[in-house]
Amino acid sequence: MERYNIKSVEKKWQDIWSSKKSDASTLNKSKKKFYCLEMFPYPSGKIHMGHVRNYTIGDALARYKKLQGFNVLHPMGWDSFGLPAENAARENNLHPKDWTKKNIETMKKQLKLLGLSLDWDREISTCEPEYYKHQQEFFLEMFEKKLVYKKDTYVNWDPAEQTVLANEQVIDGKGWRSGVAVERKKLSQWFFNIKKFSQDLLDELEKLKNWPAKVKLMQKNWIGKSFGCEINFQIDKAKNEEKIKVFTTRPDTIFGASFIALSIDHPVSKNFENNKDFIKFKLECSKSGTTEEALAIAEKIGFNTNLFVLHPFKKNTKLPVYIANFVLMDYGTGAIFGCPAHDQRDLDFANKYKLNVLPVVRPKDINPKNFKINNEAYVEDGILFNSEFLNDLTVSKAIEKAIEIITKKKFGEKKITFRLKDWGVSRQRYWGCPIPIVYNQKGEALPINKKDLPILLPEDVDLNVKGNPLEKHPTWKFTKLTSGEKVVRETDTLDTFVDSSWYFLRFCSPKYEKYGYEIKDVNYWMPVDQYIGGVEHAILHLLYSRFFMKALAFKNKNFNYAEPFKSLFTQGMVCHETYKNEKNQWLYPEEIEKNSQGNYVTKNDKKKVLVGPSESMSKSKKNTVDPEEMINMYGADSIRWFMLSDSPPERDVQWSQEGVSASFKFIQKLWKLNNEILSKKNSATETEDIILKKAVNKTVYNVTKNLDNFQYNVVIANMHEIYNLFYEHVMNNKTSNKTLKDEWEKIIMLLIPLTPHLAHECCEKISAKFYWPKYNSKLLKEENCTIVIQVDGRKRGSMEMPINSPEKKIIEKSKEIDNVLKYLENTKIVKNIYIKNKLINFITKK
RNA sequence: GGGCAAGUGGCGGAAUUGGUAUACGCGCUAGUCUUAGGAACUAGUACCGAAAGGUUUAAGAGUUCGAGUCUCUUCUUGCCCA
Repeated sequence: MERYNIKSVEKKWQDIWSSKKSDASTLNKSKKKFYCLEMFPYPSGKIHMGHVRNYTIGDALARYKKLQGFNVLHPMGWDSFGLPAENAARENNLHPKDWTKKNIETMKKQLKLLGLSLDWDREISTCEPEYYKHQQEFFLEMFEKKLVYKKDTYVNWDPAEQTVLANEQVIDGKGWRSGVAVERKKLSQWFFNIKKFSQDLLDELEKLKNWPAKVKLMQKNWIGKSFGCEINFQIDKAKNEEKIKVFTTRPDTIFGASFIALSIDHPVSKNFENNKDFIKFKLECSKSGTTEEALAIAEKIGFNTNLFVLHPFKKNTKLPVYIANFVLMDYGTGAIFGCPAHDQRDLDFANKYKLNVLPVVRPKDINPKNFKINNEAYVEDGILFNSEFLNDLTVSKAIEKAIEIITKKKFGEKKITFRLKDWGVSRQRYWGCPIPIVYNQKGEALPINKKDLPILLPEDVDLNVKGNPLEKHPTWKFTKLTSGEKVVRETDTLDTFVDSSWYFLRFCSPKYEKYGYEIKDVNYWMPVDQYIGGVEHAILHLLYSRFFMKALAFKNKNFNYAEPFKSLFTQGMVCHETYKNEKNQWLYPEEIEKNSQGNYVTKNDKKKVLVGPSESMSKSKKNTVDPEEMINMYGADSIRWFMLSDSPPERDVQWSQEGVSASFKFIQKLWKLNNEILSKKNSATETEDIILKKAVNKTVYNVTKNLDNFQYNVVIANMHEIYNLFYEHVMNNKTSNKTLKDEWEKIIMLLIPLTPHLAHECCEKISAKFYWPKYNSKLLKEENCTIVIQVDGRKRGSMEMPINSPEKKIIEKSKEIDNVLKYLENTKIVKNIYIKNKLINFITKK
């Protein structure tokens, strides 16, 4: 028998697909489109199993939709700007551009080995000027539309490296490379005004029916809409009725207020710029990180301004004003009133500075006299007291009432705020998209003329300098306007999240030179019908992409797309067991083997191996498996099959050698059975063969349904089952050969999305055209069904009955079963419950 | 600390959405054949029991004729936010 030679067959088909460009898609209005997109990779070196899983799921879907007659767009590209290229460049003395290019070549080759149905004619790479020049144009348009602006903000500053660090580069408050304590430093940075669209971004979440609820919830929390109230506090003894505007979500606790806390950046704090103590205080604050979490953990400290404000309701009460490290300027008004009894941070602060703690909310069933606050703030719901007109109200009622009175007395007003902050896009890095801005002598930011785009990155750059390489470049930043005026270029580059916020649009018109997209292409292909990627991008990337669409549509009649991704699917991670040797060092899976007793030992010296829990694959734990090696050993189809078989796609999957090996064996079995069936001669007479026909029909139904629901692991089970049936029929000659061949052809078609190489090879042998089999709903109906017989809700027997048998007959027949009779003896049947074609339940009484 | 998931054999998991729990695969056990192999094939495999039969979906309660599925409490794990 002809052996299935994976290597040659897979290579053969990959070459055919590549030379025929069988996956290239063109705009065709007569066909229904389907835009299938997987999150494009960062070219870090080689593909990893996470990519394999992501792209296998996407490819199965793309091929399935193609078979169903859709005009499928299934592109791939590279998210190729980013910090690792600079790090690698320093380590290997290789230019980021060359390093990136080399990685793209390797990874592209690897992706091709997987047999993915990608339209490589549409390949894009975000680090190419052909891509980023359009991004620079978008930036200028957003500048015109006032969706981008500059402001001072804090960054994580590594004093040793003289550079800004991303939050993830700060480990335990120290720079990841230098190990030196990170400082908070103020820098002027570019921001996208994403906050402007907070409400839209929130509202439109509702419309995204095919997004995981989990992702929508995470975005909702991130946007963080909160209802509250602004209250103006009059400063005591101020010359011109100066007020401090405070935001709170708990106006009900106003009578418990004992101090006011301002952000360091609050306008009022400007008055203390020359105060020695304040400077010292500021320095102290700069030592902690900039994240909300870092601020939450940091000790609450304050600077006493010796100012007081008047309590709006308590006539003779004055509240001290502090500048505190736990109040953020970006949230609300940059000022709060502290109510220590009902907020933990306020309580910590009050205890430290010996401020008054007056509880105003008490638990329902507790006597106010017995209710005391010590070291724990009371934040639960309850009943108001010590609060004049709010007394005896619940918290939510008191909030309403407080806002009502505050508004009426003109002390303030109802206010909605969002947690979402504007998107800081400045990065003090070399390997990113240059920001198309110059500064004149006065320091004013001027947009570049569109016709002067792209602003190219200089190639001769020294990455070993401390600080921003673009800024340190000897000549690049110095340029002239057409008027001859000397100006200096912006040396910050754009956050790489910007690059990935519109790449899905570029895929529609990848070669269009005049603009980032061509509207006729976008009109046809957008939105993305199915987006597939890791849940780790659930917030930022997806939110930024959604924002970008809104920013492009803002003041733009031609572009009216609200949401980029119609459906979203987030796949789980690929996990693997972890191994350590006796010295507690991590070991790669290929460094170990099983000994004769079935225990893991090291390959070199046969020492004991400690097997750890299965965790998401990572280089640091050495629990990785190289996809290319696996493809070499088992073939792409086996890897694809395994990736889909073991776990539901949204859950983590555990990589196992046995599992892949089983997939490999099954593919060989399919091939053998295929040959077995093809070699059979058609017999003269034909029988009904209804069993096989029905089973195949059911399989077509199930596979279609399960593919639609992303239950790929169940699809694999369906295929196993139908294989087992075919095998039995072939071995026992149960079915006429013609039926066998006709039905088998459908199974091959079902295999195309799963194991494309094998399926194409089988198709070629029977010279069948590709199609997606249709199921016959009449054939789905069974003639017989199994009726379960219960007595008092417990199963006591079952029997085969013709479908839709009358209840009377079922009762009669079921009473003929011994085990049922046994339980019916000496009892009276009170009633029976009959579920048609399913079960009969006798309820008895002794 | 808050929110959201999830918990089913030795393992990954399935269950027409309230109606036969454990499909399919891995692993394991026994056997057949063999160039004695980490191949292929056959049979078995939730648990207890010799069997008849009984028990079982993290634990406990509830609703129901009937609960893996719905409700409540507790425990455990994972993710996100603080």
